[in-house]
Amino acid sequence: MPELPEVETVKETLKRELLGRVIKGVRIFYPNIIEFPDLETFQRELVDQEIVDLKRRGKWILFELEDYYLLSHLRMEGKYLFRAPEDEVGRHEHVAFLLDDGRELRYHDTRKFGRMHLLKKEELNLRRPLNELGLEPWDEKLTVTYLKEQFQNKKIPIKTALLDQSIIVGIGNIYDDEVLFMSHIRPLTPANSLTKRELQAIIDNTRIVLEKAIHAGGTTIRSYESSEGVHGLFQHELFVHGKETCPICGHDIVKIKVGGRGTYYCPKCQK
DNA sequence: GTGACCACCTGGCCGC
DNA sequence: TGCGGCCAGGTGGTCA
Repeated sequence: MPELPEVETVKETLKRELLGRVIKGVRIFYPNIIEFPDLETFQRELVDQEIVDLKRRGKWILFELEDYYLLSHLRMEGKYLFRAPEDEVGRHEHVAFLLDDGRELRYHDTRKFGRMHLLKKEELNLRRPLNELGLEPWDEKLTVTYLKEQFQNKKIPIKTALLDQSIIVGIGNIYDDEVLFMSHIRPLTPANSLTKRELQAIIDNTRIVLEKAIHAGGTTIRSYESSEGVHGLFQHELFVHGKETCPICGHDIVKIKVGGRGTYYCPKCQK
């Protein structure tokens, strides 16, 4: 399940392969992946566009083209693979981009949850999905004051609030648990009841956890791997998510459901 | 405006 | 062995 560090890893891996490449054709095998615009426009407008850069915003990968941005969200299990055009199209390969070097970049997604948008460059920050995103974890505007304001009317559990991409982008279910563990905060604590000290801890630990995870190449829990099939190593450094015993105090880790998500915490370390 | 719930999907796992 | 049911979870839509 790609979160910000996994997306960053995929983006960097793809960047090494794709800079300067020109898209010569697009094949779509599962139309629902393409959210905007219509299929015909998507296929037509991508042809002869050079890939000039790859960026990331939250969990979105941005393929910067000459006239457009191709946005790709991997959701749960999306990944990119390079294949020869004549290779058989796999059951879970849903979109294929023919490149000018003869290879084909294929979007593979077992559960078909991933989505793509093709936006004109000037529209990028004016419409969904990017105009609805909150701050990047390293944005200097991410402060205690900002979180206080965002959370002031939110009685929802802090676990749920941190998953809200309109406040902070990039945190998913795994790193959410880790950030709250490091901050000694229970997941069910109402977001609007947190102290300034706790909010600062969340900001600091979000940055620490995500930076460490990026450095480790992301987390491999179930099916995530980068475009070259490289598995992340951060799962070896997780404190609570998917664990049975607290690595700090030895207490049993408790698993509950918060907002429908499997949530792990240590009842002794997180008060 | 807020929050709860559901749909989208398929593979893996478990119990029978 | 085979089958049915449940679970995993990021996001958008709907409804109260």
